[in-house]
Amino acid sequence: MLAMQSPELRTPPPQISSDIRAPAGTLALDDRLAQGTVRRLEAKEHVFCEGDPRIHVFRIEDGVVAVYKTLVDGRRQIIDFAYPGDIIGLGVLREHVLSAQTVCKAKVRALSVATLERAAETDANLAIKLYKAVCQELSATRHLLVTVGQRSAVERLASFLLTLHSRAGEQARPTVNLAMRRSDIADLLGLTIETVSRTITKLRTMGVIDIEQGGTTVHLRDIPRLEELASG
Amino acid sequence: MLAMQSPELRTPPPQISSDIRAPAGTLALDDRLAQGTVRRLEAKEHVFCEGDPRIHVFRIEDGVVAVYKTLVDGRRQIIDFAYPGDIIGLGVLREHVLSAQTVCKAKVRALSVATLERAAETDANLAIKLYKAVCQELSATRHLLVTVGQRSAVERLASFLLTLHSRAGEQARPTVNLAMRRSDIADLLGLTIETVSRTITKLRTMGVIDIEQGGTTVHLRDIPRLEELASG
DNA sequence: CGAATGATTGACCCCCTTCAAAAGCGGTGG
DNA sequence: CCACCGCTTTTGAAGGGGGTCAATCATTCG
Repeated sequence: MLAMQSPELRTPPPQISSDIRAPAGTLALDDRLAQGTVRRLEAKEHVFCEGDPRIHVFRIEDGVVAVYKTLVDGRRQIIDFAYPGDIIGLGVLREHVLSAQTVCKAKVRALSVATLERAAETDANLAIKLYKAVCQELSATRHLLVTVGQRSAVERLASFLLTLHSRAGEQARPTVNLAMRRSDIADLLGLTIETVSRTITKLRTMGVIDIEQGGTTVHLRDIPRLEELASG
Repeated sequence: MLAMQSPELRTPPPQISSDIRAPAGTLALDDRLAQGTVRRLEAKEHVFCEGDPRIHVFRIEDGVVAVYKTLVDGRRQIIDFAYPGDIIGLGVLREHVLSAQTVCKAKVRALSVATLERAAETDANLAIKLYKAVCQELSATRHLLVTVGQRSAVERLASFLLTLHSRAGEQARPTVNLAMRRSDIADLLGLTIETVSRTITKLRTMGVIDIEQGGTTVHLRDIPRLEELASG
């Protein structure tokens, strides 16, 4: 226990709340979001923080954003990594209950919550898109919960790499780009950086993955084996 | 690792999918659900199983239902305990991705998914109720994820007891009824039955809780202390 | 009462954490 | 170009929290 990594870089307070992911094909939502303005963010900048008024939701246009919750003593649980196309900040409360911070340089598009909510009140189609988006997010969160609650370190890493592979585009090539630091992976999986590092090394030794240049690019050499290791 | 408790009692296949919780005040939803038929279930009966066609959603009328996911090797992660008023089985897929099993005798009301979806297509108000219900569920799942990913056994149990106290009615009296077995608590919190048992004993020894008759009724003797122990 | 199921308690062990140090990896400037 | 600095990752050694195995106790039900 105690993964404790610093949130750092408390940047100007952008907005919007809880969060959700948009599945492919949410045209109505996409249309609405196309109207928002785009913000360019440096690595480790905050998109929004817990407690901020929820004024916008954001669609990731480029880069990766970590959505997380911190405990009073600094321990941090990353809830999700949001990739291009994903939407963060959805919810029902007036304030954000989570924080969101870029993992690397990123672009996000902001859409007014007030506008979105007003539109959804009369547009059942839009409301359903929102509903499905949250269902998607819920499904992903449950998957992570199962991983963190039941799996060993090797299983967690295997599961994480496979999830990243299917989420972050590039399904064609068996390659995954680890834009995030080890500390981010650790805080997602409920492990420590040391255990993450050791476990990645172990997977490399076992021959299921290969690491490239500074450990940011991972080649999945044996995906079936990786799926076995993830155990379900 | 390896909590592994048997799902048991594979009962006649009722229906409906993913799942969600209804916040107080979802009148449209409540109205619709009032039309469904009520099923009476014994303890440990299944409401639905992973893979079942998603034909109904269920509102808990009485009792407690465990919503869970099992891994191939039998390990089990309980995602949520559903209490009266909660709705389970919401989702976007045609099949259930989770299983739901009663923890004790229970009554659930079934509502047709087809009917609900058709109604939501034209009724923006209903669609929004669904949206808010899933947001609520998402929020609860995230809270559990933080608990399982970051907290120690004592912190998990303290958090669990407090959550139960605020969820399962009875906020007036500092009393919690543990309708579920130790194995259910263990599979919710990512611990083993032995650790759950030992930790409850420890909390009792510390004087923060009291146990009654067969360990099913828990008195929260020092709630502020319990909140400290839950650490956030 | 005896069988079955669940809860508690004990003893031991292992996986992961903790603490610590070394090694990479960029960037910057002399 | 390379030395130096900050940050991250890797690796090592030691310890602990919770898991595993197993026995005892409690409760329920036939």
